Amino acid sequence: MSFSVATWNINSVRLRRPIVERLLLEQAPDILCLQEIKCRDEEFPAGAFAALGYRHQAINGQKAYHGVAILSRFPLTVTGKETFCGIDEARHVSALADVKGRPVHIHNFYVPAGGDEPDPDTNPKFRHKLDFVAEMRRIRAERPDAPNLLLGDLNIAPLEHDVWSHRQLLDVVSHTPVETGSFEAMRQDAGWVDLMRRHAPEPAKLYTWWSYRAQDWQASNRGRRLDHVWSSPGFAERLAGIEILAEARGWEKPSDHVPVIARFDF
DNA sequence: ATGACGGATCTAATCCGA
Repeated sequence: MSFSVATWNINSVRLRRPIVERLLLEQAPDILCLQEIKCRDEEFPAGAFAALGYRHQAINGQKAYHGVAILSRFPLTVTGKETFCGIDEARHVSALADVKGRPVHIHNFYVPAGGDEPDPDTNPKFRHKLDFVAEMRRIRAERPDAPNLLLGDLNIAPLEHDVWSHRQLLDVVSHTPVETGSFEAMRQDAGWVDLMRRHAPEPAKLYTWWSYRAQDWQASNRGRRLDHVWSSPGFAERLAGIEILAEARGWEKPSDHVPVIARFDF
């Protein structure tokens, strides 16, 4: 049996509902994790996605900022809407999916961006980001009842070949050594496997985000891998393929992030 | 190379993203 799951920072789900529908129609992932929906729960276009077969939805929204949601063809039981650093922002939702009788547990995350200045003593947003990542260590990969997945916009490009220029981005928030070191240590301590790199090891360049500010994102190709798909070690063995849908960066009224789609055989 | 962009909001100028 095959099963697919995708993640996409949509940068306003109401504005970009048409391209979410396009992804669902063209790629038909079984489950789609969205970040930055930027709306309250009751403003989420639930009916439009249900009409395409995604009747099961776990939404953790808030007004204007952040917000995450899981769309699923299979039944979902919400298992958590957790807060981190004692700050009440909608940056996490988790659910247990019933995939034809087989349970799969999913964490959907939107990690804080961290502001401009990579100094936790002068920039509270950067301090928040570092604290948030450290606290993610409590989300463990191993789970007694189901294979576990962690997906989302984690806002850190951890490896040298996750950015267009390692040297030029060492002082840029998302790729500073304090972030990348803490991020990889957290991932390994909690037991997660980086599925994108399992499928395409370095030195392959992998990007999931291209700035809106480039005149031609494709020509300059100054991307970063900010979006991630992690699994528990046992489930990593079931990975059949993983794709970065870079073409979506060129769709009408695009997000600055593109979808990542993982497929499993189990 | 921190921007030349693009969201949301008390629709006007401000905050935010990365």
